[in-house]
Amino acid sequence: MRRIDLKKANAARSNTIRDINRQIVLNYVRELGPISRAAIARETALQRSTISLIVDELRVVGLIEEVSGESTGGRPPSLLSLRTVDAVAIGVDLGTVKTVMASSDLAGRVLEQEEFPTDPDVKKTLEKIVDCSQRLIGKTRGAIEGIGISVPGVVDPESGNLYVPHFNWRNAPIAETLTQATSLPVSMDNDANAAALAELWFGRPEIREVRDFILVLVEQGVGTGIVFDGQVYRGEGGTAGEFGHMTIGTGAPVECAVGSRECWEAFASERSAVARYQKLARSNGDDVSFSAVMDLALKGERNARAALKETARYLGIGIANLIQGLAPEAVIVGGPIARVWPVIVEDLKASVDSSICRGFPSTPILDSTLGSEPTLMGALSLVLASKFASAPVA
Amino acid sequence: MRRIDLKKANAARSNTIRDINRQIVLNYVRELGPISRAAIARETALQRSTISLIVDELRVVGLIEEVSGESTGGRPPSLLSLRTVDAVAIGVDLGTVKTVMASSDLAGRVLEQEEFPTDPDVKKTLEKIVDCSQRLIGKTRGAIEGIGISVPGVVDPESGNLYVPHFNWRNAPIAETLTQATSLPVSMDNDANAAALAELWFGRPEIREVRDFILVLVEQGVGTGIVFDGQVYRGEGGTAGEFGHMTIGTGAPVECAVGSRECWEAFASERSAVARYQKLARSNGDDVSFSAVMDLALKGERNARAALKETARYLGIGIANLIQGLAPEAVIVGGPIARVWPVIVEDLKASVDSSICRGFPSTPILDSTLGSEPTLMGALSLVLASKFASAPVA
DNA sequence: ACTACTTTGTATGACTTGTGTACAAAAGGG
DNA sequence: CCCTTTTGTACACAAGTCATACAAAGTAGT
Repeated sequence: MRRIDLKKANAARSNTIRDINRQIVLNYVRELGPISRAAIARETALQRSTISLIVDELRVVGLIEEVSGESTGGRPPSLLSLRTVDAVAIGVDLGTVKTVMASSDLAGRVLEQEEFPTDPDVKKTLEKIVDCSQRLIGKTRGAIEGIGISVPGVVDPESGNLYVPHFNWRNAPIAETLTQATSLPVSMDNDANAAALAELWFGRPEIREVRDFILVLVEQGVGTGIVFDGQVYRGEGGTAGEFGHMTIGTGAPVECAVGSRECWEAFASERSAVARYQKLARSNGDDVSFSAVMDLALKGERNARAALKETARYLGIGIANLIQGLAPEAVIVGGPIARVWPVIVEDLKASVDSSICRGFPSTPILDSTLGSEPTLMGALSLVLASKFASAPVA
Repeated sequence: MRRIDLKKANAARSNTIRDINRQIVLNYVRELGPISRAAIARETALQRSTISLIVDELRVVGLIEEVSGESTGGRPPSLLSLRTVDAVAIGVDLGTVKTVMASSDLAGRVLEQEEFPTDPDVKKTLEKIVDCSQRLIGKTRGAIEGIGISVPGVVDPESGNLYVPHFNWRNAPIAETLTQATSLPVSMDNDANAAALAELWFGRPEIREVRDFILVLVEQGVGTGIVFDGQVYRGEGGTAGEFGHMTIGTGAPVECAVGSRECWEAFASERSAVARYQKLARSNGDDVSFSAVMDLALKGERNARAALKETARYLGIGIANLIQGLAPEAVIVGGPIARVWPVIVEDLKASVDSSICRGFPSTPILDSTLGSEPTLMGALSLVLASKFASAPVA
């Protein structure tokens, strides 16, 4: 029951049919590969001859390759899989503390990785990114086809407008400069959206089946990436997912990025957990990093555990609101906090259950399936997903 | 960047191309008609000959018809428009107080309308619906092709499971019975979702351009219909849009359907407004209807106006949360309350502005474009939209 | 009234793509 | 060594759009 957007709709031509089927075949290879032509034909109900023609096209452009397979009683199949000998993408995970960059192959496997502290001066950080990009391009075999950047701020995908509250960067020409320096296409998005994209395309199989989910990214702030119908929802001006500014109470331990003590992120971000720990441990003087608090908690230190558990409780209140309103098939919690998942999971789930108004179907709440750095994978996904995404039709 | 759903994906055949283009042409006629074949060819960049072939198909199945047009300097065009001489759909707006039923043509124009009080006993209400359906089928010219039902509760579009909290109806076989009695396909959905569908397909032109919006339906409770990418989002089990149970404060004037005094709908529903009025007017004894409160307010009665304005303030708090999290292009407020829109609009907008955390783009907040009964139009839309919706591809 | 021009709608062969059938290739099993 | 099974390819046919030509039906100028 989707309404056709007449302004953007493209009528189907003879080659549209091949465009559609090429993407379908490519995705079968990506998700079920190594797989034979005959198996794809059975799954898609296309003829084997048709699959052969499409496979030839995909091999010519270097997206897939053949390996030999074992016979199952007849002629042995030649199995198809993604061609992963070359690097094709560079990802830039621009964080508030450090910036991580990596190159990856088509399947999203990281080949080379570097990192450096993020400089509050945009120009200096941008210089480092350009340098590192060129190093990565030189170091890796294969032609890089694009650069993806994940940033902790708001990005308008249409206009390219950018706002990073933590450094107060506004409309810095990051993408433009990088494009000029490398002559590669650059795409940039909010870190939570990018992480959601990564979970959608490269997450654990149990998540990849899910087409409607919410990723809650806990870092300096709290961001959400909303996936609806297998698509990241960006909203007007790319500002969707700012549920971090949802009011959920009063008297938070820290202020949110805008100075409120009522927002969800003022209750549930890394900064709030650190503040809780400092209050409990009375270590008000010295700066403690969130990473250090997690280390302490994993060693069993009581105050650190209590601070994390309390933070989890507030995470749960916000998650409950999202579950009630959006009924996702799953909620994923990502970011560094995923490292202490066993410490917080019980309190978090209990908080969600008690905050939900009535017997809503219980929604699975999982830790990120991409380790503690889903945003780097997100940056890479910005490039990789575009090669596999379905062509927009009608 | 949509991820292909391999389980549901259908590979494209030769006729897929025609299927796509047929829907595009039909929607041009629907939205821009009366329009000539040549004009559609210019818009779609398809050849005039191709459009002619498609138009022939659409005329044979009775979806469009020809009228003569004026020359603009050359051969006069034969204009195409939707065929609206026949009734094609029946809509059932099952409300907590009354049930309104109507038949409509392809363009959504109501032809015949009836209404009766809703009986708390499902069976009796169902009998009335069956009777009325048969009357409407007999009364109207043309073959009815389906029946749409809008209900104030949760409907799972997959399993058909139903729950109407106001009458405590659970899994009543409404759709099945009606299908058997009329041998017509029956589709049912939540009232807010149906109303959102109606705004999407049959709303004012300024809303029809919008592909991401939220409809807030204020009635006995508060429901939301969420439209993403020109599609109503239903969520897992059809339970999305229950933002009415979002916690926004404490000490609401009434309890929500589940007994909480913290939910949005306990602050912003019709019942809450009536309770506020009764408290202000100290008329605790007699039952006052929301309709009566609105009448008083329109006459200028002070307590009624104050009760509605206070309700609008809480409506605004919830709407602000939705705007921050989902960044819709517009928010539409629908339901009977649209009748007093001039009374409440200022307080509502002021409340939204003050609740929003920072300089988010200001989102238009509009009253329903479908009068005071958007849910009847929603029920009809359940049938009509399926005829115009784009065929799911890839 | 006649001609030139414009615009609309239709007819026809060429091109792309998937289908269905036939066939070759390459293994296992008795 | 022959039969069966499975895989991959080749070729005539059907469906659909494109490009072009052409017919139809007006307006505008002389």
